[in-house]
Amino acid sequence: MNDDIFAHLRGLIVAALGRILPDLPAEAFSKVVVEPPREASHGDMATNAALVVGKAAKLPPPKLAAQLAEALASLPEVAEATPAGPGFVNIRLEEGFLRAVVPLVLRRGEAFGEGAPKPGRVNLEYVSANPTGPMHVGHCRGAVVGDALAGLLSKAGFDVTKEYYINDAGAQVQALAWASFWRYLEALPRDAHGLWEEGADEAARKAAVEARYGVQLQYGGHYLLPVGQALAEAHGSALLEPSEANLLLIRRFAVERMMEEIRADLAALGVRHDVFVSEAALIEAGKLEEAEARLAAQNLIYRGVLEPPKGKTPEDWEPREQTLFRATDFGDEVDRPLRKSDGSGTYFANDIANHLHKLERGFTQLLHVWGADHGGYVRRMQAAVAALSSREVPLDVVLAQIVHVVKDGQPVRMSKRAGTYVTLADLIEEVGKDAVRFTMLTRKSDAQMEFDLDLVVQQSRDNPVFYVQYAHARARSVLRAAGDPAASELEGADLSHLSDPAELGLIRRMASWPRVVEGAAAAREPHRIAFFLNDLAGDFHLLWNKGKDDTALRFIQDAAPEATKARLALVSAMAVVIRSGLGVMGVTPVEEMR
RNA sequence: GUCUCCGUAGCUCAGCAGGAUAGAGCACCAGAUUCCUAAUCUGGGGGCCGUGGGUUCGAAUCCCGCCGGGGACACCA
Repeated sequence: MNDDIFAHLRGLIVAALGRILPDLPAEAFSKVVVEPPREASHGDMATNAALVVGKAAKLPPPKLAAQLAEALASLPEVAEATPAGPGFVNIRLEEGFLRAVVPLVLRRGEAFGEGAPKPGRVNLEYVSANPTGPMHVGHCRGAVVGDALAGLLSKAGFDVTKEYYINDAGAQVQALAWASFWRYLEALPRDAHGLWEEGADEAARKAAVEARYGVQLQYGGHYLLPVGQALAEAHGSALLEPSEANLLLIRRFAVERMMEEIRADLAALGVRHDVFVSEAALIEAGKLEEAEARLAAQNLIYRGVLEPPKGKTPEDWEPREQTLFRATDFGDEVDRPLRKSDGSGTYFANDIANHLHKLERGFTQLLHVWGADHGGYVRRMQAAVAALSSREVPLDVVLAQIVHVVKDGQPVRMSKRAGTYVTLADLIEEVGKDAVRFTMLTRKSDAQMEFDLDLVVQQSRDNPVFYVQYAHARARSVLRAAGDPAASELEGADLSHLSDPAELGLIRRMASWPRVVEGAAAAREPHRIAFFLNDLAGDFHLLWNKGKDDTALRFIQDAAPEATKARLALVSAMAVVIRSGLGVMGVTPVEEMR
């Protein structure tokens, strides 16, 4: 049997309907849904089968529902099936069938909930922070959402490659090179260049470099100081002349160091990508020209002048002839420039090369996690991928809204200048990787969220991180007290001892884990996992609390070894499902609190 | 002006590819509890699901208009 008892029942229902209506084609049943009814008193499951099939069968749904209910009632899995409302069938499962979820979970372990392998290969790109400095909290949500989404898709049976695109070409890394050059000069003895007076402060040194070389130093961060030091140690004064070759060397060196830092930040967050793709390497390999040629071959490129943007026109706007891509053929609002008026490639063109590179590696589904400020970029990228793949490979983008960090009820401003620049490393150090990851997933990713530094470390019901971890720790504490019985030993327990509504409720919740995985993966909404775990923890805490009042409901009953064994099986299975869910989220379960 | 996301309880948010009487936590009210199975528990009040239409057996959910809010809008990355 499949892990998912809802899918199992759906199969039985479709089969039963097929016997009642032998002439109906299979696709008539495609909209049949089996789900837990909102109202618990309606039973364990409900199906809309009679409603959605009624029209094709030319039968009034209530009548069909009655027939279906009768057929289902004779199944061994089903205790009771009753037609209801406009054509639903409510199903109450045999308790034995429901309870069988417990040994199933124990047998499958944390693999419980895994979906059947899905065809195709998914490429999921996320983070892709520019290699111009350490990661800050703004990058954090995308990193967590992307990583959890990757975990979720894998769990659901997809073959997922986690990719990081390094923006190591273009103006920003050139600015990084200049800033590194400045820090390099500072690391040398002053008389090596004589650009500033002895004792000149940082602003003066910066101004001297800007004046001497006619550049603007955009990156002033102190994180470049060690880069300058290392350059001075490795090359002495050999790089004093900022020639093209020297700047290239410095750029590569700085990018490498920044990527090391970013990888360290990601590792601290528990994020590991499978592949790092370099923009500069793609350009060197000629991917840009290749992509352009592909588009040109389809007559999708032309020289043209774009209209001024609607609304407020920029003051310096002037018509310019550029190389344009016919994005409008693929649903975009305007055609998009591939080359600037000076003939150099746009970022968009490079990104097309990036996507061509993905397609060439055989991915059949492309996914991105982007910040919401990139929302306007989605259409054109989808247009490009559609053009390059003959509309066969879909590109989907999950947008992550901004996170406001709050402490003591006050927003924590992100300002490099004011020195309140919150790096990802700072955040992780303050509250821990697991709290960061879990909390980032307690909101839908396209909704703005507040990250309350005080709340995430609070040990109370209000803090879902704590609440879920606490449930696991409690379960583990019970199992330890019982001598940590092996799963194989618990599988044989006589589960008929589990009859309290709270116990059965917990089993029902666990039973829904596979369909939560399936649904969340299909919707690309990893936050659903966090909500599920919160609910599961709630069910477990409820049972625990009943045991506080009524000692007969406690898990360990010295006088009743069989009942104890059954309950330990339940507790153990619950802990397995929590671990399974936390595993998807990349959060480490705790054995005990503190 | 165009595109896009959003509008659900006093607050913060869920609502699972259209389903039955719309949920949770906080806050509020009422009880219980000081027990290491610790870091509370049980119950209760509270909603024109922004608004007006449409689609259909059925809409918080899908479509259109309006109102209100966030974000993005030539050659930046």
